[in-house]
Amino acid sequence: MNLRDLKYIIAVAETQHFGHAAERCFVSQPTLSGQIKKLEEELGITIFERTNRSVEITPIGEAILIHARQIMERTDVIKQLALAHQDPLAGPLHIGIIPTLSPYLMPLILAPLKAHYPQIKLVLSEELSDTLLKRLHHHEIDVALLANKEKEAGLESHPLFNEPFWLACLPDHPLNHKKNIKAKDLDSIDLLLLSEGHCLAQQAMEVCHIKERSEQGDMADLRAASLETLLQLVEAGFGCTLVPALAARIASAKTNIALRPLTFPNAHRSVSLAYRNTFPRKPALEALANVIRSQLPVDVSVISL
Amino acid sequence: MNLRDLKYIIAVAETQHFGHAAERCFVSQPTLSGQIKKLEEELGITIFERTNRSVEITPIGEAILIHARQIMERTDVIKQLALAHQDPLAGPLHIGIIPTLSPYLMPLILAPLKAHYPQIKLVLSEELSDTLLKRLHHHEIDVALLANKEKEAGLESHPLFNEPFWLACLPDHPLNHKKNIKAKDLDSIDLLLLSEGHCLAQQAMEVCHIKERSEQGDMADLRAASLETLLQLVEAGFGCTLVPALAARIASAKTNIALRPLTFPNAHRSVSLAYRNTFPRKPALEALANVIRSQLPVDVSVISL
DNA sequence: TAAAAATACTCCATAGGTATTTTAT
DNA sequence: ATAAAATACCTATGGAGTATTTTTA
Repeated sequence: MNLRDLKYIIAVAETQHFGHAAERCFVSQPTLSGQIKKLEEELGITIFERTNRSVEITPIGEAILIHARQIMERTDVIKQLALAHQDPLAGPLHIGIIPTLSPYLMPLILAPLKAHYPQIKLVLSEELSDTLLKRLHHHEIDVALLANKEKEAGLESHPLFNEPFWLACLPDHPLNHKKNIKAKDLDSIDLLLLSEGHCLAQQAMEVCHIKERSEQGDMADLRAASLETLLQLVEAGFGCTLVPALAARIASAKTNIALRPLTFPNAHRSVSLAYRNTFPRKPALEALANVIRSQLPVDVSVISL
Repeated sequence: MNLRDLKYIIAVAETQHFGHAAERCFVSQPTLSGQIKKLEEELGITIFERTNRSVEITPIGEAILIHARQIMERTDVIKQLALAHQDPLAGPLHIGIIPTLSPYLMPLILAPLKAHYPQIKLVLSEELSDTLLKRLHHHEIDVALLANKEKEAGLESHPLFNEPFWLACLPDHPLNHKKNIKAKDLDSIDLLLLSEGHCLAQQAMEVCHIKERSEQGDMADLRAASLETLLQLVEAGFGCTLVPALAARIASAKTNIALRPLTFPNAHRSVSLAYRNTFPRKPALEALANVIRSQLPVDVSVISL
């Protein structure tokens, strides 16, 4: 049996004429006759009772026809589904994004993305880098927005921009009065960190040349679960911290703490899109990347490829 | 697209492994890979996202898979239907039978038919010969039990038996006292007939050498709609009539009229099975014919082929 | 006699095979 | 290094064609 055969019997049933059915199927009459005969032999039944003046479907043929029609309808559904998904922007794009980026980047890009690609549907997840990478591998998300991630087996990544760090401290902190904050100034300051798992914690330690915070004892247990909490701790006088530029833009307006840009080399993290190298809808990622690049504020440097 | 292709994608989706899927489908891995690739190209989408360590179905692939499974289920249904109907006795046999035969023949054969072929289902129609022939041509019935029918275009017929006629008259009728009723004795008797359309009416006229009853006037309008009515008319003294043997057997026990067998040549009608020569379930007709022949009483002569 | 299905045959597209390569872990 | 999918290339089945025959109304 065969989809072609089913198309043939439907055509014969509807035209009651092998020649006309063959025409409708764009094949010759002997071809169609031969296939139907073969199908009847394969099934061991007679589907059409025919003379050279009449073609009539048998009761068992009628029963089969019902299913044949259903089958052909479903093949059409498959073709329609496929057609609708030939556009890589069709179907929801599952995006994972780290918590230190999501609340500050997503508001910038959602509206322009909608404007440029009205048909795109997003499903967002906000999770730690490791979780996002696992979910990428498990096909639970299609793309992850991560910071400072090395290339990983099975994944490709696409650099988006460098996001400078800003120092967040109390307004009366000595560093707030320095004209130019240098790399050395940050060595062994009282740095407050996000909790384990946030890549920003590791990145801040690296910029401040701190090796293993947990081994130092006392402060090791004071870790904030979010950037918002971290800034509250700074405001309460527990120490300083580093804040990525996109978050700093928002925080500067909402808090009473001083925020100073760090301009020396390596005082930034690089944000990239990561995705499985087998992911079939790369044009959708390209679209996403372009919108992100176009919406960045001036103090965040786009990485050109 | 192709039923084979759908089988392949179902196998890959279930095994998550091209090699195992190929094995399950009894083809080589390159064959299966090639077909799936072709299908993906034809549909313009990616069904499986694959590395050499993992195979994962895409969301659109998942959507297609649902329909593919439904399609494969329906092809199984078609095969099952066909298998169940490979027995020619499967499915109802639609039998048409003339009214002068039905009430007397059917009781003889129904039980034995059920005994020999328990699976057979019958659908009976009792109608005049012309109607039965039309319904045969229209595929509304599969076989007709008729009397004295010539071969007709598109139909085959299968002689079953010769059914002698009996003379039905009042007990005091002169012919009831004759030892041997001869052909000539029936010339111009007061013959009562069934209504127009009953083949028995024509047959009786022929046996009695009556050409065109309707031209004779007076008696022409007195026609009975059934054999039962006809016998009532005889009993009421309106005339004689000819009764076929199977009916005579029953009538002789139920009425007060004399019934005398006619033994001279041509004093019988021949009953046959008629069916479209394209009818595909001839073995079922053979079975029916055999049961009928085996159940006939001794005074009805089976026609051997 | 004419119309239609069946048959006979030839051809070629493609599903399928084996051997090998590529790729990613 | 290994496992698995992809590629290359060959083979052969079977679907499609044309020409013709058979059938039957």
